[in-house]
Amino acid sequence: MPELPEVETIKNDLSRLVVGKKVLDVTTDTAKQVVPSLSVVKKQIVGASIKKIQRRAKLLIIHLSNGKILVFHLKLTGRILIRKTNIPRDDWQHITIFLSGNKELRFCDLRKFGWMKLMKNGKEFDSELVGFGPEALEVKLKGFQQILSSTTRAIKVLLLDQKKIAGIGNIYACDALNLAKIDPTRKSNSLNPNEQKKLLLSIQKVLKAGIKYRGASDQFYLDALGHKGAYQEHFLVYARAGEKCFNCHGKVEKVKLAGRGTYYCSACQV
DNA sequence: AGTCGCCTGGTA
DNA sequence: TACCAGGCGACT
Repeated sequence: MPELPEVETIKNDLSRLVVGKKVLDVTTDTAKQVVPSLSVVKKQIVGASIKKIQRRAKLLIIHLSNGKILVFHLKLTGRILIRKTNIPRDDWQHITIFLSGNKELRFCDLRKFGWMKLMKNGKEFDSELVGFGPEALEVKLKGFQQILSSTTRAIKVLLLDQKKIAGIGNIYACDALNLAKIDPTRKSNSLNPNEQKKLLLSIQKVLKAGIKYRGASDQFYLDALGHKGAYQEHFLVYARAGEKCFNCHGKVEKVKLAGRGTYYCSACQV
């Protein structure tokens, strides 16, 4: 569920809420979501304090004072909530990290696809991140053009490939392609320089809008305090099948592309 | 490139 | 009842 803007919002929230807090205990009721295991994680992080929060791609990363690093992937339905200990359990709460100051970091996940991994040291951490492409908000035009011309895959499929470019998910891929007026099924290497540039600008524009509105909560996403984001009120095409395209007078259509729901306007996206 | 699996829920 | 869901890795 959470893509770059949602994880970025949580990262910013956590930086405010839990940096400096000490880890007191860790529990889970879904052992498989904790890697390598609850007992190892507990042994390695209890007593350490939270030093810094980071995001890379769609990963949320917590650096601890003893050099250990916790990496979270929220997949489709993960949430990270910071609650006072006296607040009743949250829905689908599966991992709890008890913190000093009577706070808890709660990892909640309806579909249980998400995970939390402990990295013993910087080396292990680096190897976890090595496969990702450049950050979508940081990649330069030249690098982006190289990524595009490296393949004949459909452009939308490429944008979702974290190994090529990191942070974009289905919502922002659909909206960016609409803003750039590019057909999602176009071959990546068929874009001309003008289209390449327009696409990169559009990607960065919709991601920044996502961050500005604190993420898209049309389905499941909540920020670290349990509040909804508002980007769903600003979707360009995502989840708007049958409605009017904002670029032109066309109608937003929904098709399947590489198994994923894809929203676009066939009138102006060419 | 396409399909399946991991899981659970909401909606047609 | 069937299908859909913002991710992603393994498999063919």
